[in-house]
Amino acid sequence: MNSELDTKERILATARELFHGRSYADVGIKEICSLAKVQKGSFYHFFPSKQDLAMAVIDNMSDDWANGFVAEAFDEALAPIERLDYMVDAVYYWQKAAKSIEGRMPGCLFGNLALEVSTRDEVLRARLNAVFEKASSRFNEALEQAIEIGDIPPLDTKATATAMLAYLEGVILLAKTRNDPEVVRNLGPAIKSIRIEYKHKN
Amino acid sequence: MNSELDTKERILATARELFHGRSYADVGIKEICSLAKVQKGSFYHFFPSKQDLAMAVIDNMSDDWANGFVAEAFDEALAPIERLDYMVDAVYYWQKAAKSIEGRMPGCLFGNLALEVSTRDEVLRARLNAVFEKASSRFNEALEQAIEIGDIPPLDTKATATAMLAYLEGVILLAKTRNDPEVVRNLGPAIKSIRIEYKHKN
DNA sequence: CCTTGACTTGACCGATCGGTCTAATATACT
DNA sequence: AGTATATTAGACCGATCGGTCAAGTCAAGG
Repeated sequence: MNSELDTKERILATARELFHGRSYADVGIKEICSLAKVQKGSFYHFFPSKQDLAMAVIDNMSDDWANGFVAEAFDEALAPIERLDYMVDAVYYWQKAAKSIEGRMPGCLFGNLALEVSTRDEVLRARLNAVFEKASSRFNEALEQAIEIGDIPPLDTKATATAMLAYLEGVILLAKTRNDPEVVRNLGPAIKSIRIEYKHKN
Repeated sequence: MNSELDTKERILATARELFHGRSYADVGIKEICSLAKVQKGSFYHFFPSKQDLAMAVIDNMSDDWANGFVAEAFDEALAPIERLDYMVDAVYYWQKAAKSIEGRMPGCLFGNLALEVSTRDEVLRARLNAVFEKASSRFNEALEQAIEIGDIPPLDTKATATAMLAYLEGVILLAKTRNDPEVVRNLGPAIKSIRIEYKHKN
């Protein structure tokens, strides 16, 4: 009864962990199954293909993310600008914790997957793009509010929000490549310095 | 005689193209060989392993890059700040051209590889990290000069340089995920707004 | 002319890939 | 109880993976 959920969710959790810690291509169905203690047949009962699994993993992580520390970071109780710092902090502590467990900085699951699969798999690419757009909109809200209360001068909130997300992803990329979460802490706060003005003409 | 160079270089060029356009894991030796019109045995005569090939591809691309438009962008003849815009422009036109040929935005080979392999392959990770550090130092020089001539107020050039590189990589990541080079053009110029001040205390 | 060593050829290797299939089993409804 | 359905088990599939290897081709040097 709930064994269905158990099995499916065990597959999902295992796949998420492995995809995040290594990569999509590098993790096989077999490995996922054996770690999740599930047989191949059961796997393909719940997920028609590896691509479907990836999709589910993206959605699952995206939900957890949105309801987890992103919800905390972008809590309306916090001053808009503080939310940016909170977000950076959250990324830092998360990556640091992950590294201390696994030995390596896993980076951002979405960023990792995006660069790995988006030239090959339109469906996954579109999904990942949607995740980024959703994330960007959180930054956008914060920026709009910051302007409203006069914390920062007006600017192109949409573009700046996307730029901030890009910066965060870039910082994580570099940190992962250096395998050093401190990069996030050192560079992260500069996210607040990014500004894109409204275009006058055009 | 020069057939050796021919063969090796043909392998290198083909591998570079395929790795860039797709991914490391997704491209097999067999495919590289058949596109490069080389036999498996010849391949392994020149490259002991796929990892060695990846290494060579990274070095090769890094050289071309450093001597190509990066050299142009960071030309001392240009005003330091203009170099940043030049760099962004170069990335934009490159990605746009690549997309119009292949249909998809390949992104940055180094960024792609970094996220794909750096949790799995220490050697490649270190090499990619070195490439990033070299790139970062070009930004650093430009910033130092910009400060020297009074174009911008003093700041932590090392940190800011790394942050700018991170931003550029992040912008490319997002653009690739959206499969739209225009993202580079829209967000890219904001690289100039990034600032990291010197730490007063520790 | 003969040897040497770089280079090429392509068959071959075991392992693993994503995915299929049939049969068994557990569960739920009538 | 009987039947339908959901789930599991695990053998099996062809294809492909990175890599090996023995046999040869070929040009340069003695």
